[in-house]
Parts: sequence; C-alpha cells; structure tokens
Amino acid sequence: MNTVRVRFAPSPTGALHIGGVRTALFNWLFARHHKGTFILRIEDTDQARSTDDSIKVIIDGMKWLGMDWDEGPSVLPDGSVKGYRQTERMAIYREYADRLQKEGKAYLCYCSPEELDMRRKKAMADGKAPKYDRKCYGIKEPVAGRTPVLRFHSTDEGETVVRDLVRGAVTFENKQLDDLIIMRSDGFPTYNFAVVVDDVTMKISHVIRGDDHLNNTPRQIQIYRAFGFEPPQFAHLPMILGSDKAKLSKRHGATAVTEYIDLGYLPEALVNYLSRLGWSHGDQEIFSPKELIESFSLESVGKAPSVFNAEKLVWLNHHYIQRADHGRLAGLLLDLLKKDGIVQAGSEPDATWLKKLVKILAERSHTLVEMKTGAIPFIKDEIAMDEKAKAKHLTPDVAPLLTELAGALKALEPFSHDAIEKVFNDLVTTKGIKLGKLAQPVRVALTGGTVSPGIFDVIEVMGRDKVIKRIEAAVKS
RNA sequence: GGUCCCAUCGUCUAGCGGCCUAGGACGCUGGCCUCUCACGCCGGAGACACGGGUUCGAUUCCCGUUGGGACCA
Repeated sequence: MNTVRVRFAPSPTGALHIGGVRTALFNWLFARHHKGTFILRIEDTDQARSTDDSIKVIIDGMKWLGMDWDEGPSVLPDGSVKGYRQTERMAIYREYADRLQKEGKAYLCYCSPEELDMRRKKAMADGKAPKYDRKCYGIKEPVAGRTPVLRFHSTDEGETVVRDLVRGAVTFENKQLDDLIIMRSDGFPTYNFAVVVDDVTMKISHVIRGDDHLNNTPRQIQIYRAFGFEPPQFAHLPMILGSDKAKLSKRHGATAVTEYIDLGYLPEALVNYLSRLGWSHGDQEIFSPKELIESFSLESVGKAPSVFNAEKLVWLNHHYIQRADHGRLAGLLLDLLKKDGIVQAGSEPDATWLKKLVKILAERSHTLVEMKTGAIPFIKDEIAMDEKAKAKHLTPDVAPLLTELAGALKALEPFSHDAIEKVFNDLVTTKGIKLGKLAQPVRVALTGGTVSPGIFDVIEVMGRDKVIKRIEAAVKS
C-alpha cells in the first residue's frame, strides 16, 4: 500500500529561494522514491506580502527544475491561480478553530500586542521565559473595544517528544510551551495552526521541512493531539548557510532560482548541487535525477547545516554543459543572445551553424553566459578590440604574414578545420616560426582578444568572409 | 533571556569502536599537454573544536566546555 504523501508549502512572498528549493527537492525525491504523492501547497495567509505573481514564479521555478507535482494549484487562462492555497480554505480553519474552542481547548484572548510585548519584556528582564501568562484564560465576557484572538490551551504536564527522522527523538518540556495564538484578530489562522489543519486534511504522511520549524513542532503535535489526530512523521532538514555561516540570504549573493537562470546555470546542475547539500550517497558527486530518486533516503540526510558554495555549483554546471545536447544548448544560447539584443528576432543564425558554434564553445564554458560572451565575435559584425592584445600581437611585422595567410584562405577548398590547419602548418614551416607566432595574432584579429577556442575551429565556424575581412582590417590598422 | 539543534580539510562530505598513517569532491597549488584560455592527466598542501569519562581500543558511545545556528519575535 502506498501511503507516502508529502508537500512543499512555500509562501508566495517574492522569489523562490534556493533554501526552499532544496526543501522542495528533498520532498520530491522522497515522494518519487517511495512512489508517493508530491503536493504543492501555497501558504498565502500573509495577505500583505502574498501575490499571484509570486505563485507563478514558484510554479515556473519548480517546472524549470523538473520537479513535477501530483496535486497543487493551477494557473487559469485568465492568469489567476486556483487551488491549494490557504486563502481558499478559510472556512476550514474557522471550522477547526471553532471545534477546539467548543471543546474548551482554545480560548479567546483580549490582550493587545502592546500589553503582551510589555509583559514579555518584563518576564525577560526578570529572567523568566517570555511565555503567555494566560491572563485571559477563563474570561467569559468580551472585553469592550477589543477584537480577540483565539489561543490554544496547551498542556503543562509532561513532555512532548518529536520523533524526527533526521534528528531522532527531540524532547520538549510541555511547561516550556506557551498558549500560542491560532486565530488572529483579523480572522486569519496563524502559521502553526493552518499548517496542522492543512497537513491533516491533506493526509500528509511526512512533514519534511527546514529545521527552523523544529521548535514549532511540539506545539503542532499538541494541536494534532487536541483534535485526536495522529501526527505525521517529521524530518527537519539542516539549514543552508552563507559563507559567514549565517542563514543564506540576499547579501550572500544570488538566492533566487530566477537569478541562477539568468546567470546561465542548467537546472540539472542546480538540482545535482542542491541534492548534495545535506545529503550524500557515499563518494558519489554526480547524480542524474533518476539516480537521485533511486538513492535518496532520509537516513542519509546530515544533521549539520551546510554552507552554500557557488564554486562547486560552477564546476557541476560546466560538467553538465559538456554533456548537454548541442541543439538544446544552441536554443538556450539563442535565447540569451536575443535577450541581450545581439540577435534580432527574424534574423536568427542558421540552427546547424549555431550547433557547430556551441560545439567549439562548450568545453570552455562554465555557464551559458560565458558561452554567450564567447559567441559574440562569431555573430556580431563588429568586434570589440582589446587594445592591449592588439598592441602585443598585432605588431607591424606580422602584417605580411597575415596578408599571406588571408591569401591562402581566400582560395582554400574545403574551408574546413583540417585544411585550415594545413595552411597554417605550411606557412609556419616555410617561415620557420612557431605556430603561436601566427595563431595569436590571428586570434586577436578575429575575436578582438587573446582567448578563444582552437584557432582552426574559430576560422572554420566564423566563415571565410568574416575571417578574410577581419584579417585584412587588422593588417590595415 | 529561555528552549531546541548542530560540530571531520577553506567548502560539500565518507566514516555508523579496531579496515583510518581519516577516503572522495570543489577550491588552492606544482607539473604535463598546448596556437591562447580552458579541458584533461599526474602530484602536493589541507580536518576529526577542547576537556573528561566508557572501553583492550575512540573520529565513531556518554558528560561537560567552547563555538555556531534556529525558534520564541
């Protein structure tokens, strides 16, 4: 029997964060490994910050990464997003909250945030735990001028044990837990309440989430118990940190999936990289999605937080660029070239030619953006000349050499790598010079810089017209 | 402040009492290859936070200290 049901429940308050993606990934891998159900649920009760656009960013990001879900919201033709959002489930929270209140397991609280804050500060000053003092517990009459919140009445006796699949048994003394608010005065449920109601009603079997939620878990377990529900299994994943070991955030660099797309990363590289953050499978570094699904297990998830290391991601990206289909890379490269206005819609280069260009560029491209940079001299009519390179390699004494080369290339048939190589070899042999003495000036003349693919490849792919034109231009200047 | 979590090379990690003079990967670095830059190949430096136990034997188990982190906010 298949009982695994897991969910990824982001708040649509902006970008899809890399930490969220890792959580989503582990949920997805767990679901796929156990042939279970993966649910995407939108936690949009923070109305002030939640937007439909953010939901679309999440959906697009998940799709880009290849994480498909079995249940989740849909984007309607008119652009609105329906389903699996908390704001559509308000009646359900109300119903469950009423139930607790009727059973005496929750009570109205009229304390204002200011009063609570004052008392919390006083408690802290007295060296006591800043928990709610239950001032309103037992109040029968409404307090004039105040809109109450609903508080959960938690147990003081005994302890609550979180049996975490990653951390083992984590014990909390119940008297440390305070009566948390479950419904706010505006009628919205709080996170800790809504998440329980959602997980119960969606029959979630395993809650796999960041360990910033570990401290909330005993309170949630108490709510499950108050309803008489068996809590799900929990697995708290270690956080992803920045280079200074603080929780990964904007100031550490790119944190949003869209930024990695723009930086020229391949989804398989990001997935592979993130999978190895907090999880491992022996010494293996490279995983296809299939291998990931096969080998993933919560038992192999580590407990210690991990620092995000962009350099390793670059290495993986390079690895996957080498293995990616050239047609696919050509398509991605073309998108980038268009985005930067280097190629205009309607005057796209020939697809076969673009694939040849990708082939010679791929080896030295760590990202698609690097590939794009390398592609520019092959596409634009004008090249940006690096003056330093020009001064060093395009000296007056190489002009005759270049002229001779241009002459040989003009009539060359076929205009191919091997034939071009022979032209070069013949020329350096008769002149008694090293290949580098000819190749570097040509490279500068053709690309404007000192770095490029192998010069014979460059010449073949750039094509006879551009090559001759540029060599002659270099000779003149 | 309270509660909870965590601790192996700079970083990601293997290690689940003897196989460890601690393995792999990224990065760094020396060399080779070479028309440039890369790639690739070969080599190198580099870690068990500290202190107590337990044990014939601890990186591995227990306790404490220190240091990080999270939540309450």
